[in-house]
Amino acid sequence: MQVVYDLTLQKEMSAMEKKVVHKPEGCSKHLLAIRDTMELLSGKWKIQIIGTLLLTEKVRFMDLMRAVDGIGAKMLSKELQELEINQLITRTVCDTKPITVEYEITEYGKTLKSVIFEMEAWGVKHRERLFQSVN
Amino acid sequence: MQVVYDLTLQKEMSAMEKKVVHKPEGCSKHLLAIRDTMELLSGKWKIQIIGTLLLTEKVRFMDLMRAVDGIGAKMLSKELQELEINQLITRTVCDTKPITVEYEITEYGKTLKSVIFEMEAWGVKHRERLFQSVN
DNA sequence: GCTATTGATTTCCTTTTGGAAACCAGTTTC
DNA sequence: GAAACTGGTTTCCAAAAGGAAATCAATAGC
Repeated sequence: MQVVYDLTLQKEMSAMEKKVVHKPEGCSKHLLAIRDTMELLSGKWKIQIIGTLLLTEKVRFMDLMRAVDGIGAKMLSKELQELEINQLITRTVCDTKPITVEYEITEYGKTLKSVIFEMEAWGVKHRERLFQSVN
Repeated sequence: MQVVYDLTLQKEMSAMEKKVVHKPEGCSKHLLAIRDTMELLSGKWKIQIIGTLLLTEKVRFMDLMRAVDGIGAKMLSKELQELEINQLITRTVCDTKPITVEYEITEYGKTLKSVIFEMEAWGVKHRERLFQSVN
């Protein structure tokens, strides 16, 4: 039971601890990298799209719509553009009538596997844990 | 150069490929686990809070406010509640005057390190890659 | 008595995200 | 010519996320 009566002292202690709580400069660089990855994968659809593309070689727009349950054309189109900008997928217009467009994951895109796998492994354990603590 | 003129045929081909594009039942379980992890870490602040807590043993509310740059009381309070519910942190009210509250990461919370590390490693490489492709 | 500290909660507002439906262009089938 | 398929874009709207400021309760300092 530790009691602090002196506000001035407490203020100083807090100030001292701030050096420990810290926010070193290198930290923001790490945070930036993490933020990059999070932003790339965040949103309702990106991981599902990447997942589908990881499991299938080439997928057309309409087939992606059918595979990714519930997504609309607007979202799919927007998300695919973002993934392409980030060089995770390629977009190829095929000379068919009517035209078809094939989306394919890049070798680089496949490097996301490790991140997604880590998230999946943790998620599985987390689910188990929460179920246990309820029962 | 592959040209498809027959819409009926194309429809059937697309239907056949759907089996390949697939969405097997086991898939949704994986997606669920990934989604759990994503939701836990998503939002503007959670990773920063966890990061701070990973680097410092016990941190008080106000010190967290100062450490996590730009966060407001409402957000901090809300995020901490969520992290506590998920057993990633503990909350201890100290018998000081005025009262102070200490937040601490749990052993379980530390298991998130591997996920966050994977995301950071990928983010760093991604940043390098995008810079290269610009220059 | 006024102000400051602690750790919040509440209210009100803006921004971001996401979705449904309409539309478009080119082409083919009927 | 009407309808359907391709891959989109645009518009309009609802829901979610996030932020600034006010408030609160308890206590201490001046």
